[in-house]
Amino acid sequence: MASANTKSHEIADLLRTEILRQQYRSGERMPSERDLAARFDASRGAVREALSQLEQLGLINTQPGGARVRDIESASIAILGSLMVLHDSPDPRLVDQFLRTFGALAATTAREALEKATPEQLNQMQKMVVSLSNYNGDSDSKLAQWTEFFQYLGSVADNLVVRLISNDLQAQFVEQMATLDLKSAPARKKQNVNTVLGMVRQGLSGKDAELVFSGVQLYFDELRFSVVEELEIRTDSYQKKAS
Amino acid sequence: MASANTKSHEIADLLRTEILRQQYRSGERMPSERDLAARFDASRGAVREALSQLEQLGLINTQPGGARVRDIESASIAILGSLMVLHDSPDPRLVDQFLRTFGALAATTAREALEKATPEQLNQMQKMVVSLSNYNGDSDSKLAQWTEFFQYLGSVADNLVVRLISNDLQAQFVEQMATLDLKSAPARKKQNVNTVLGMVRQGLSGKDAELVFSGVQLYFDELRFSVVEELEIRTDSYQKKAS
DNA sequence: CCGGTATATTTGGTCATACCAATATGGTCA
DNA sequence: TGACCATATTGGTATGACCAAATATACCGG
Repeated sequence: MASANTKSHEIADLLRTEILRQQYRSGERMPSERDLAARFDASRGAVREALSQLEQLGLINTQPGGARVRDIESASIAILGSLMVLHDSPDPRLVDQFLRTFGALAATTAREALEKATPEQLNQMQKMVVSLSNYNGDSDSKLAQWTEFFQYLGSVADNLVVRLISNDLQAQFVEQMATLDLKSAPARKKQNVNTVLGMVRQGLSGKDAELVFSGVQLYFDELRFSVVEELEIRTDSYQKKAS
Repeated sequence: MASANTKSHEIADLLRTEILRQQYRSGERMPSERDLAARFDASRGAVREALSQLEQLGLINTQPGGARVRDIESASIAILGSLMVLHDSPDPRLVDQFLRTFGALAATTAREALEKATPEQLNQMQKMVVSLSNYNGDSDSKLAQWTEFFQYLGSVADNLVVRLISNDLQAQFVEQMATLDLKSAPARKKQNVNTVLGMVRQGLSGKDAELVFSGVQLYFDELRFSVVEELEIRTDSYQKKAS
């Protein structure tokens, strides 16, 4: 999944996965660069480039005497994508946390966007929401449509901080969700989604920033409930298979 | 400011600053590794390690033929700290965006924390807020106290995503704010801060998550207004000096 | 037997040189 | 003018070497 056209990236990917899977205890020393080079049949230079990436991710500390694995809590947000794809089915708890967080960001972004939007941008936003309401295709392209909508909100809000965070969060999450092939939300949830869309639409036409804020917030709550529920069922069935 | 004990980190810091200051246009080719090695009087290996860090930050793309500078919009959130310290006085617009974003995160974190908190944790949170209300020391240690409070909220909420984001946002921002030596908020604002604190305190004692959510949100709004106002005054006076 | 010190070893940080494959460049030809 | 090809440049990797910092080990004295 991750980028791996060069050997150093390959090594970095492997080591990153191993660290995130906690195959090295926190604080423990990593194998020496020379050992790693031998293991991967690579030069020390390639290994060092890989390690320098891991250090940038906050996963390890390097100093003469040996590189040490850091606590995952002190890592960079850039590892979140990798955390999602660690196992076949992502950790429901992690997805829950992600959607809470991303929902909060999307909601404030929507509010900021509405405050700053020009009439033309407002019109565009309304068109996108209407399109979302009428759409009846597969859930994949619907997800893509939502993504497009939020990206547009981000560009209107013109908030660099939000966009930088989104870079690290959104791409890999959406990608991972797509591979899951989640059934579209059950019928009883569809009602809720339509309600939420109505709130957003109404907020847009009335330039009511708080209404849009709440609408987006609620949308993510709905999404979170259904996705996490589905994931928990899968995790359970996996556990059954294993036992 | 940034880490620079080794030569490769020094090079990375310099190049990162140059890129963020837009001394290379986006899409343009970076100098070749051999040229950079000559410029920094370093080996190509050291330069390559530096470049591999910049690539991890999303600042450049490397491929045979030449490394190219990427659009800052596609960078990682990890560059935010560096962006803050690019100039003597940080960009008010950036600080505004940061505080909007961090405020949203802190507010949801507070809500989540309140929902999950054990009675002991709730008690601890109340004690911290009371301490904040009574405190009358310098603004530096007050900022530290707030930071401590939000970190505690993060640990109670037990949301890894939020904590990872905070790692990349909070440390460098707080550090930068401390160097600014901002006067404590004007008297007319103090009233507002006390109101906000009252909301949070009341929300904590009544286990009213929404009240705490709004309180934290408002606190960051107040902080944002006063800090950005102060920063804009500074920026203006700088411009006057320059003219 | 234990604790501290001096020595030997390991390890990261850096450098120099070399080769290959992918890309970019410049010129040629249609 | 535009498509094509030879050449120079550039990143990716490997090997071998040296230094300084940190670690591990042996040694010694209590």
